[in-house]
Amino acid sequence: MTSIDDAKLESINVLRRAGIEPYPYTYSVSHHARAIRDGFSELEGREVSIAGRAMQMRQMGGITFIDIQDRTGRIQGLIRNNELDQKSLLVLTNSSIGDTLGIRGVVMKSKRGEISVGARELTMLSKTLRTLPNKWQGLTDTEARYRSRHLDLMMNQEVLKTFETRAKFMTHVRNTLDSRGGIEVETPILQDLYGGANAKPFKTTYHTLDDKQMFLRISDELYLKRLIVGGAERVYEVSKDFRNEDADTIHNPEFTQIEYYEAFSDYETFMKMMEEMLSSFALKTFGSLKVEYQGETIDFTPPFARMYWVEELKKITGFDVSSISDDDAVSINDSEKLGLKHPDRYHVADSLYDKYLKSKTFQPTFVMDFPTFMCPLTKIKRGNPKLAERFELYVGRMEVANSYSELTDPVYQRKMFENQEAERKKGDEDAPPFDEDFIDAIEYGMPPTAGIGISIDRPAMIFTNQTSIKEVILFPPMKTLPPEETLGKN
RNA sequence: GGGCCCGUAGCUCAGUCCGGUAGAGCAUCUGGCUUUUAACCAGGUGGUCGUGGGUUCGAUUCCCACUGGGCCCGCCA
Repeated sequence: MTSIDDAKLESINVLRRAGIEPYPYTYSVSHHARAIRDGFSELEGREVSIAGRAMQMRQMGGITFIDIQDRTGRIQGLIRNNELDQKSLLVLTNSSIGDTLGIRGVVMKSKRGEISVGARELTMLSKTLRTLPNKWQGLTDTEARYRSRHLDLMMNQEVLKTFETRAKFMTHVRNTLDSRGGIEVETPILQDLYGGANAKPFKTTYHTLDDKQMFLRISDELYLKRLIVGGAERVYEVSKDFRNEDADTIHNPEFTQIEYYEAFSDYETFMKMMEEMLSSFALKTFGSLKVEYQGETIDFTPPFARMYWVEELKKITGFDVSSISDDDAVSINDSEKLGLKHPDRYHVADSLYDKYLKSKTFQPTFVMDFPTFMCPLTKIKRGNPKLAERFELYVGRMEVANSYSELTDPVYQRKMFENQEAERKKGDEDAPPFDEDFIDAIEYGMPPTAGIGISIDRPAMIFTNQTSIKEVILFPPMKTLPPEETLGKN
């Protein structure tokens, strides 16, 4: 039943009896695999030490070939028994695929031309007790990969690359904001009141404050704006947000976005910023402004398209969603067969966009200007009071950023919160509660400000050519397995 | 919430249609082999067939329920 191998346990005993610790403290690594491959001409004949996991072994009697994998790739160790000391020989006879080994030796080529490290010394760095997945199919079962990410990483090295690219994107966004003078801050994840978005929160309690009801944040917007009121001028936060909703290929209940607020700017500023940020990342990472995604090409060459979606929708459907009432919404829900549970104007407008326009946003597209009733935190559009100055940036038909000219009028803001509160009482569970503290803050006066939330997960999908958000989240949430089946763990 | 597909050895899979209590490769163990790279050759170990129930003389196989996963649709930013 157990997949722990008795023979491997016995190897540990054999090594310890000979005074060799199978779980030592350190090892001095001089080169990674890729460095030896890339620098072979200079390194040939020189002594190096490498360390990594033994992924394959080919034993031929007096000679053994071991493929050592470190985070840069694999390199072959070439081990001749008659060139090893006693300790190394004992390590060799007690090693198996999956062990972490250190090899000190000379850079050389084998007779077949494979760049190798000709071993002088072999060191056990960590004896595995488990059996690795087989060497040619590897680990492919999606569930097993997500539940055992350690195995996934060792068997599928491109997974590490995916997360490296994700990290590079995050760094790139940070660099962009730092270069604009943004201060990186941290605001509460555990909040008394949630807001800044429409979503169901996770509820929790804080024991030492009389079991106070608290919420995991759905957004950090209202906190960052308090900092703008305070005079910070430019602030951003890498924000893990939590929304108590179903997961699918582009939604995860916890997700990462970077929110940035910039005083004295409006949403036009951020359209330029996003064009520059995404195009420079594509260029830096792929050497091109054109990125392959799922067999199609996304062109990040600025300027990005602008879709004035309310107008577009009017052309297609005849409805001006910026002027409809909730009663209109009910009849549109029927005539357009939207099938909404709560067919108010907010959800109907949103749903019409999804139905008719979302498919046209494969190339980077700013979806411009939303009806005011969809934007409780946004200034009205200059020249059209039915609209708000807000854009959502779509790439690959996914929303990757959401930005607006922030509402700074405290009296109007209070009215918008009151409207939301009314929606809430009508049964819209996603409408956030009234936040008197926030109103109090902006009553002191908030400068003109542009705000933006930049998704990390979805751009990571695009830049790593993935179709599921779970592929860019190291440990996606999974249901708990019944006690008996723990996927290879018993 | 609806539809489709899937769960058999550590991993990747066959077997299920047409019921007779399981098979391959890799890994692992034993032996052989001093330039292999999916090394090779010979032999061995390893499975309450996702869980529970039903039908049956007999169920991995048929039926029902449950459970976990994937994809699509719906809902949700």
